[in-house]
Amino acid sequence: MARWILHMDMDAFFAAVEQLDHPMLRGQPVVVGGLGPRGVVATASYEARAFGVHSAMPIAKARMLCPHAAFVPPRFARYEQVAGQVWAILASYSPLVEPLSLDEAFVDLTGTERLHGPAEETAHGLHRRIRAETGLACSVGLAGNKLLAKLASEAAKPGGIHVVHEQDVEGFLSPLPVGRLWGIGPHTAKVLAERGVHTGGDLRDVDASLLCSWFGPRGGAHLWRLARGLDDSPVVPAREAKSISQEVTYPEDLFQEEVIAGEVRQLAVALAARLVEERLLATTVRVKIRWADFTTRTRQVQLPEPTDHPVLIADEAVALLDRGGLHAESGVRLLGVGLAGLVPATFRPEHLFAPSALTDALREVLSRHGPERLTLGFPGGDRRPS
DNA sequence: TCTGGGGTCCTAGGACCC
DNA sequence: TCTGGGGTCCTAGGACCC
Repeated sequence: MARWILHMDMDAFFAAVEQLDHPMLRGQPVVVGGLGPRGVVATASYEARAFGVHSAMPIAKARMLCPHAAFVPPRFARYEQVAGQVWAILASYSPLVEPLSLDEAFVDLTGTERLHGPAEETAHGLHRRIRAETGLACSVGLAGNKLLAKLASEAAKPGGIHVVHEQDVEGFLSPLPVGRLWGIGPHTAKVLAERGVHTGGDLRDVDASLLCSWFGPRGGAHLWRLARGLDDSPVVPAREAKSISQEVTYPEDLFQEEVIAGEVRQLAVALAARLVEERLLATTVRVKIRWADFTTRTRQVQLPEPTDHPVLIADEAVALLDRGGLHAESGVRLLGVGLAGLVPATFRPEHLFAPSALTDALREVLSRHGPERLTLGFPGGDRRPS
């Protein structure tokens, strides 16, 4: 059966929420991002984009391009609250809603016609309701699969609705630069450009066998389908997280090994707290280090048993730093800790730390004070990034 | 103007086992 | 005597997304 998939993308979401909450900012260039010396732009309002400011740009450059913009730090708790309103609206049209991030989601409208009318009318109604109930603009794409719906919402920006019918697919994809296709990033776009492939139409003209010789059997097959707008992946609500991580870029490079170890412990404990909060255990511990010259290394280890024990996790993370020569050969600009192999805490191996007193204490502290207040007594562990 | 933080998925190579 | 090939698990790195 033919499907109708809708993709909803909030326009300049973080910046739009700031303009909603602070009327003074409406109609003005707004840049949301980390304000430190190494911050980057998370979202720029359309007024700021007119000056060339865009996501992932260093804040320092944004300040040069648009010095009179309002530069504001992100308020994620507030954005989550607004996103919750939006999800509720989407959920009223279909049980199959798949959030991709805080500000965009797929909705499977297949088979909802009897309840809500034709998909195209539903798209208009949903678009209107989001505007009316949140005060924020969104863009909506509607097509026969996720890939095309996503590209359609891109084409609808800002604030519009774009429908791609089956007979229009080729005409829709042909003129698009390949880098705009979902899944083709800067690297793949460059490789394609070197071979004379610049647009969706160019890509469609390349033989499957040639694509496979360039990108391997899987990569080639994926690009071949991409060029034809083929995608049968389902809309999957509420995926379980497979890993969690926390990393910090420091305003100034770190040099002292005790300080570095202390920071890694701090990150590890914060993650252990998240495990406890979400009642999960982890079996893999990872550390990440990035030196001043931006070279980046990761090390990981499997634990013999899944755990949420903060001291155990912190010890493993620090041990990983020591292994494989991850020492401060020059300044360290970023440290990260990650946990994977997540399983529900109900799988806790009984013979190990039988629901430990520490975990109970941690849960107690978290429920009373939240994770911000959590610091264990490690040497140097009370230093927090400023 | 040096380049965030949170994720997912894929690949390649080595260890290990049969 | 020193050689095969498949399967699986693990690690490190990288592409990509928002």
